[in-house]
This record gives sequence, C-alpha cells and structure tokens, in this order.
Amino acid sequence: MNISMAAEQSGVSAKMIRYYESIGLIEAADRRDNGYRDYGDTEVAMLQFVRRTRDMGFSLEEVASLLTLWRNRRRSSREVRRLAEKHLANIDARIADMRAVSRTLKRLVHACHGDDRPECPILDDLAASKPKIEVARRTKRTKTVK
Amino acid sequence: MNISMAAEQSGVSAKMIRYYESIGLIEAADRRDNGYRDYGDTEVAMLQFVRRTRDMGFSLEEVASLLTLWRNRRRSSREVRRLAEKHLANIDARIADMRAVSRTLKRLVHACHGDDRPECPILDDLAASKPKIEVARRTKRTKTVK
DNA sequence: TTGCACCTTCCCACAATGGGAAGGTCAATA
DNA sequence: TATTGACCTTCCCATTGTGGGAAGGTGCAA
Repeated sequence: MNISMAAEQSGVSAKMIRYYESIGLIEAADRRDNGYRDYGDTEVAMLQFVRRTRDMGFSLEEVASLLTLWRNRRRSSREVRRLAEKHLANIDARIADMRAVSRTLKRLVHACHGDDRPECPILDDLAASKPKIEVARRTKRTKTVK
Repeated sequence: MNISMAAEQSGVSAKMIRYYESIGLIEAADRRDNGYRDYGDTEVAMLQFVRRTRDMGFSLEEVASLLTLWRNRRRSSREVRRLAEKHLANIDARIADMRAVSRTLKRLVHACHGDDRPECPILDDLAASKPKIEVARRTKRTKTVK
C-alpha cells in the first residue's frame, strides 16, 4: 500500500513516516518500480507501535529502544520495565510541578477581580522579587532532567 | 552592572537576556562606552518578572503580553485574568492527559515481571492494534491546542 | 489529453535554550 | 609594563518533533 494509506491506518502522518525512516528509527520501506514506498501489514503494525509509544510520551530515542526490545525474542522484560519506570518517574515529577503551578495560578486567578480596574494580584505576584511559592526551581530541574 | 551580574540577580542566563532583547521581548539595554550592556535595578526587576512568568509555564508570547499589561497603568485586570485563566485551563488539560498516561504506565509496570523472561505486558500493550485505553488521542489534541 | 490526486526529495520554520568560536576589554598581578 | 584570566561582544549551530510548501515525477479516470 502507499504511504498515505499506511499513514491513515497507523495514525502516523506520511511526513513523519518519512522522517522516522530518515533518522533510522524504522527500516527503509521497500520501493516499487516508480520509486513509491510500499507498506504491508507488518510495517503498519510497527508504525502503530511507534505511535502508541509516542502517545505515552516516550521520546523517539526511547521508542527506538522499545522497538529493538519488541523485535528481540531473547529480550529480558527487566529492561523494558526499567525503561517504563524511568519514564513514569519523569512524568510523575512533571505532573507534580505542573500541579504546583496550577494551584498557584488558581489562587491568583481567584484573587484577581478581573474587571476594569488595574489592580491585579496576578501581576503583583509575578513581580514579587521573593517568590512566595517554591515551584520555579523544581520546574526547571525537571526540564533539565528530561 | 554587567550582564552576568544581572543574570545572577534575576535568574535569567546572560544568553537568554541577549536573546530576549534580540526578539524584542525586552527593551535594548543601555550600552557603556566599551559596548557592554549596562543594567540597573529596574531592568533586573523586569527580568525577574520574565523569569517568574516563564516559570509558571507561560510562553514568551504570553510573557510579552503580561509585560505590556504590567507596565500599563491603565490596564484592566480583566485582561490579565483572562490570560491566566486560559493558561490555567491548558495546564489542567495537560495534567489530566499526563495522569492518564501515568495510570496506564503504572498498571503496565505493575503487570510486568521485570525479570530475565521476554514476556512483557508493556510491549504487548504498546503493540495492541486496538488501544485498550483511550488516552492517545486526547494527548495529541492537547499538544495541538498548545 | 487533460486534470487531479498521489508520490518523491529538499529546504524552511517553530519554541526556547545551550554550546562554542573569534575577537575585544578590563583589572589585577608578576 | 606585560601578561593573564575573567569578562564582554556577535554569529552560527544543535536540539526535539512536527508541519508547510516548492519543484518535479507518476497513476488513473474521464
């Protein structure tokens, strides 16, 4: 089948399929005589695997590892779990950071009149030289860790 | 003061200060005779505002709007709150998506033996053509919305 | 034959940040 | 005074993952 059909069936855009191929994430597709890429059900299944893994928030590098493990019949599930656990920890840390931001923002939005007057606790808080809530640095750390 | 001192006091790296200036987010700093940028407490306070706003997850474009509102004495707090609310909604949606991913991942990690054997529910789930949990598309939508 | 919907490769852009090169400046110290 | 090390300047490149679009070839149907 053509690339657009494979894209439709896998949920990965044609653009991305070509890109994944170009960076070596997936193997180069077979070509027909006219140079068109040709896909079968096996390839579509692999693309679906990639899409689902991406949807879980794994980076392309992690997707590559998981793909390798998936294809390797002599893999150890230990390695897979390690990858998943690491990613999970990362996600949970980011959630915690975002929840802190959410709480702060909710409080500020609540405190702000939101009318024609200029007084605004939101701006006051953003302008405060000494942060009242210690969220900033954690957020940054997480980003770096990622 | 020099840029590195302003960076230290504001928490914004020198690199980023120059970048913010280059894209017009902040006004061009005064220059000394030797061409060095020169900062005062006012500028540092502005940089701190930017940093704190960034730490809350606002995009640079949103930072620009908030900076303008901050400086405008005839602003309406309504506009500020609108911005904050929109951002908050976005954050909360992303948190919800990530929590769904986190739950799925926790379940899968729990189900995986994590030993020398190759059997692995994590990979099985990622390979499943019909997703058991409808998280994928929501995640994508949020990304797009952002 | 014409037209449209495909396909190909290639380059550009995004957001926000860091790395690093090449060259100028300042201040303290040998 | 000359040197040294820590600054500063601008400029270009890389990152991550995705989309847009141009220029040109192909396939199929009317």
